[in-house]
Amino acid sequence: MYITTTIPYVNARPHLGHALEFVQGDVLARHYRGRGEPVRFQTGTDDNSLKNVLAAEAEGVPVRELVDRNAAAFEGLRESYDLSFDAFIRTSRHPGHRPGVERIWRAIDGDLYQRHYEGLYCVGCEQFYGEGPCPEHEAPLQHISERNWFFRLSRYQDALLDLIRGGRLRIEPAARRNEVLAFIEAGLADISVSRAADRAPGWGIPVPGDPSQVVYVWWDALANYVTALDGGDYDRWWVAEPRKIHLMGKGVIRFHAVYWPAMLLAAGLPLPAEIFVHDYLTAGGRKISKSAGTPADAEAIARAYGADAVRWWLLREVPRVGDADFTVERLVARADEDLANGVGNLVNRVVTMVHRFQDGAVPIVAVDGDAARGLVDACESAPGRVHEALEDFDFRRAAAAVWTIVEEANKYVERVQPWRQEPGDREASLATLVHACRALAGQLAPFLPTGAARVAAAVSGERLPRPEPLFPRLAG
RNA sequence: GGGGCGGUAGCUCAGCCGGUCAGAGCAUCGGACUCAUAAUCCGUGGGUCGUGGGUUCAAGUCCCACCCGCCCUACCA
Repeated sequence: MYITTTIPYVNARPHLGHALEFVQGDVLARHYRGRGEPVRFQTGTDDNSLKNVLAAEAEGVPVRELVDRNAAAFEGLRESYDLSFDAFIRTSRHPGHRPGVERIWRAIDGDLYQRHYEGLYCVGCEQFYGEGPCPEHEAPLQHISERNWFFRLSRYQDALLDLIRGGRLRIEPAARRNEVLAFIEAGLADISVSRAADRAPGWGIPVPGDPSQVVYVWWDALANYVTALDGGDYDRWWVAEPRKIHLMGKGVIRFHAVYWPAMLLAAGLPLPAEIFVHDYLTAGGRKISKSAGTPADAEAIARAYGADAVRWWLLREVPRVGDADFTVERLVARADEDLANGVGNLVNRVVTMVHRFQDGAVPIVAVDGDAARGLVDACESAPGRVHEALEDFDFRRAAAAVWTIVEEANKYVERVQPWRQEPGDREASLATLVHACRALAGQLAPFLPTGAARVAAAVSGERLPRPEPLFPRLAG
């Protein structure tokens, strides 16, 4: 399974919205690895965007410097969010990227032609609009008149429709799929795939054979999914691998579900198999905007509340469809409720009882009496339910499935009340509970890598370590 | 302008092809328990399921119109 996130442009530091996509990809990667499936999880940065040039100018620093600094911040999320990506590609640094882009450009040569173009352009979006101001950046548009290279996107309309309708290219959620189909059915016009080089001196990838132009940044950035694969990796992950999954935000579906497949079709390359589109995060009811500063700095939030808490919020609280509003209050409430009072407290009470009644020795007898039915069922069915939910890219449902183990375990404790049981029965109850905690640790692993490891450590071995709080409360 | 998605208890939301679908969690209130991170467990609260029509024996659940929020897309006067 080849899982990719989009590669954000690096005109600013990463915000929580980026973290959402990375964490979703990470959960998928860890989940499938856990099932023994070969996985390549890849992310990176789009260094070649004109927006990076503008940001550098605004800040008065060299583009290289700004790009390197911000790209490092993105890569740093690996630590602060416990991400397990196998590759981090930077379009301006990866040796294979530029040659790869040039190769693809030449491969689609037959579908390229030059044309004079005039229109209103938003540098922020790197896109033309009918009139201003730009809806995304609320900035005035520039009148651009230049000669560009165009791609015969119009030729691929039917092929794209077949691809998506036939399910060879799966787009989730279905609403997004319909959106894409509607867009294509409305008719595809050829698109400009190059920009005048002098607008970004020295930045971007020159068009092969035409140094006056640089490759349109989207053409450049999309190629990363393929150019990041060096040597045998290309055959392994792009040719032989059936499950190639692109994760992205709703704002860039068109590029991934229309331009990118068409580009590959033209170049005669294999196509991606699945596209999952997430919606946006808002912060305190307001749009998170890089250009307006970083009101939701990803790293700062993780540092303040911990990767486990933030990951859990992103996975447990963000719906599959619809924007979600992030507030510190919600983060803290969810973490305390589920992690501290739920998982942490459960493990703590179980381990404490093992110490109090068994002197720390893990009982080996586990009897599945009727009282344990609900708990045993939860443990046994969790893997299947998690898998099913993740196949649907429904992270919230997957997290909820894991949660049922905690819920059932607590109910079980109340039902049997180990502290009142005869030693023999109690031993069986505690064995069942320790077993449940181990199952919980296993199921939690893709969601909370370090937290799950702490749970596992707390309930592993024949003699359990002294109990200590695994997930301290965040609120007072 | 075209297309799409939402509008369900105070809050966040589940409700697939119509008939125990009027629900869950949190919050509130009451109770239980003491193994545990002032935790946990049990019970409780009555919301015209955006508005108005329609189809049907039966509609949050289908159809039409409208209102509100949002998204994608396009701008012909």
